[in-house]
Amino acid sequence: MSSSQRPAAARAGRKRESSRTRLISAAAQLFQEQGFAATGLSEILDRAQTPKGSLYHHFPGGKAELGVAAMEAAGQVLQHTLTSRLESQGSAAGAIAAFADDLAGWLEGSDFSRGCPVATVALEQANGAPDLVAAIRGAFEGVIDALARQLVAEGTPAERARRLATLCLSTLEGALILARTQRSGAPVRMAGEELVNLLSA
Amino acid sequence: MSSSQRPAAARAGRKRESSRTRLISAAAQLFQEQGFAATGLSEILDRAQTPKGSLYHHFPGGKAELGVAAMEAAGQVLQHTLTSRLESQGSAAGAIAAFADDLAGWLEGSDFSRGCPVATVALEQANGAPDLVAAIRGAFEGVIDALARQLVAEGTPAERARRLATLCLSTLEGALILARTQRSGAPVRMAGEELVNLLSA
DNA sequence: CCAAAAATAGACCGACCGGTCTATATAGAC
DNA sequence: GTCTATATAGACCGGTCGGTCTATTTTTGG
Repeated sequence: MSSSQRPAAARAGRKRESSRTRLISAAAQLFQEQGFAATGLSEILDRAQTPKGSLYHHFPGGKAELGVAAMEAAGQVLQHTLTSRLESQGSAAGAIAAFADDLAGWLEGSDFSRGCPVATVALEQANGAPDLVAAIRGAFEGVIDALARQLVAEGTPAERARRLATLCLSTLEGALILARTQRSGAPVRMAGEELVNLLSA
Repeated sequence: MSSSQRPAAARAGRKRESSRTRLISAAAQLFQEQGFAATGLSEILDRAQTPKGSLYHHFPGGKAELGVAAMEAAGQVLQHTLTSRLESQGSAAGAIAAFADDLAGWLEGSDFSRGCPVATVALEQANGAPDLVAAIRGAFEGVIDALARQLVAEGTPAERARRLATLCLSTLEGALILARTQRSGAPVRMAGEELVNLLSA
């Protein structure tokens, strides 16, 4: 997969941020803001300050392969953010509250350009390339798993934990849609509060 | 806006379905499935069985104007579906249960191609043309209003009713994202069940 | 230091994009 | 029937799309 493409410099673990990394984060940002189809290669290349040759060197599969890498990276950001909140807060309810605040903050700090880094592509490419869909599914799955694991640790039965975790992610994702169209963080913060009530009960 | 474009035949209220109507519903379907940017005019024209000249006759503003009309139409479908469920069920909780089943049914019946008719465009065009965003915001607002009104009628304080209605829509929208990527109606049905619990409490 | 590999650089390509324009057909008013 | 909207029809346009290809520069292992 994409990991087999990683160049020697990255494997060695030092040197400055490679053009490969810049491409992934530029693509991830643009896909998050406006989706996969609406983002042209030239736009990605401009933002990453990279010529076309480098893109096709690192990603022979072109835009499709870059899309997969971007969704994997976005999923890891999401999962890492939630995991660190779980650790710092110690409870699922607390982590959800903090996570919702994180999301609302990202949104407001980007002038409502950046909601979920995965959701836009998830919807428009739901019938698209299977490996892209798989990367997106994996991103969501990682978040659900992390949250469900904490719930189980708090004594919730496994099946109920998965249901609750899925519900939490659903609610936050949907709130992010409304928040972007309303240009207000309120739906996300409110969703966080209601989920805390639910998890505390 | 778009209503000023309506041709004489439609105003008179008879004759068969006009090409204008076919264009709107073809566009709405395609935008729902794959988004605005990913859908070419040629695709819309093919599905509507209409030549390009007709499109630019009915929608001088081109794809952008058609997009607004499609989102308005999609919003009305959504609002009408919920309203009729509110009437038939008599309670907000019952209507949400039925509405969630409707959404899950649409999804499964279309091989997971059709989730929310508005959400895909909402995300990818959140920073796009203001009138398109306004149409989308109006669509969501109509759903929230209808649900909140019922909650108020059941005795919920107005402010709390809006919060709950927004939460319901958020949860269902998010569940539709997960459902499409997982190719399963389960997240939507589960979200409906949990929302019923919440509203009944 | 040098050969080989990796990465950068961008000109170039055919396909398709949304949009314009002119010509023709169809319908309603009188 | 004729005149005039209205609507249909599609050839055509410049621009941009994703992708390929060759040449050059940079890095690296010996």
